[in-house]
Amino acid sequence: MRRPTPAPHTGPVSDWVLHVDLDQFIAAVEVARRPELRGRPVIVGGKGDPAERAVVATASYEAREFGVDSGMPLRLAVKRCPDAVLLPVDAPAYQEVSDRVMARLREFPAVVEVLGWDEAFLGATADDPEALAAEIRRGIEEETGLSSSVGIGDNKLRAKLATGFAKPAGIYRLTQENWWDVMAERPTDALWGIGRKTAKKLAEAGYSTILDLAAADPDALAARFGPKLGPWYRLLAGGIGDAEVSATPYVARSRSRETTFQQDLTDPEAIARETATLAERVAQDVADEGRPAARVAVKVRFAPFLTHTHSVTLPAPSSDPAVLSAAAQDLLGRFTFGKPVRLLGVRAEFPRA
DNA sequence: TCTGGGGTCCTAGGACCC
DNA sequence: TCTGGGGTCCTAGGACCC
Repeated sequence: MRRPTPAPHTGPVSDWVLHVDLDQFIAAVEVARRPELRGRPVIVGGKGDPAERAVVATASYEAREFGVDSGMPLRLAVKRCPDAVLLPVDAPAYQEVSDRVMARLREFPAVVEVLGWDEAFLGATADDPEALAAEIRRGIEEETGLSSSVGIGDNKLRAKLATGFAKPAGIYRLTQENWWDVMAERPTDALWGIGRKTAKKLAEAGYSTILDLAAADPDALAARFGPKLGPWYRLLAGGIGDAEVSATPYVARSRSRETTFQQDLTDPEAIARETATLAERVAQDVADEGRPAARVAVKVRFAPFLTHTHSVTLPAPSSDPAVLSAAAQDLLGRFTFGKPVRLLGVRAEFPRA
């Protein structure tokens, strides 16, 4: 998934950016194929086993009433909502529905930039963007039976944030015109790109609200948060961002595979074996990309939750599974294995363009 | 936290070079 | 050694997003 970037726009810009987001997508797909679940709390996550190490992928609005939300450990979610229907993640099913949604979006007179399974930006020229948004919602409903929300903005940042106010099943417009009325007094983590940790640091530096941050001195922010991030935070607070929507196919910068084990590993041979399996899967992904990898990284998460990585630049970019696997085993040897291993991961990075 | 899996980008220090 | 200034690459870690 691409993050919002501070890069200024350089290409053609449409009148409007629309951000289309499916409501409780994964849960909604499950309900659509099992109508008897409609109206019930539904939680989708992991293999659907409440005892496993897994998190909630999506909870239906009925489940959210109980305080269940994405990213929450399954065990905790089930404790909060014992009557919920718990389902395993079925990625191919969601991909198939997503493909149909995106194909339907491309029938509109707009540039479509896919952001993930359940969201996309549309760049469009329209006299009445609300009418276009309503047509889009209708089109998705016709195609899939699913509910969606549409944010309308004068750039991607504002369109994306507008969707939050549109949900569920609505349309909302956020532009320069109403930015301060709507956003000024909100905490900084209401912005797309500022999370809990940065919001806390910003508050400690005296910037609690979006208006505080927008009025901050860019040099002071740069000194405290870094030469790029600091000034970017101030732009975010002003609602300023990229307005160019691009249909250019996504080119991956890396491919990775990782596994959290249901029981921590301690046996060095088992650790080596699991790493080899992950490396093989990554090598297959790299082969499928048709481009050689330039770097390999291995991630180890020790109990209770301590994550370390080691990485290496290959002597030359390679797609050879033997080379990638050997690099992974080599990197594994750099770790100190004092504690049980909870997770192993292998990543391959492609050369920077 | 009982804390998944797959990604992206930024930061900072050290190495190395001119 | 009392040891400049800059650019670039490599690496580990952090934060964020879906």
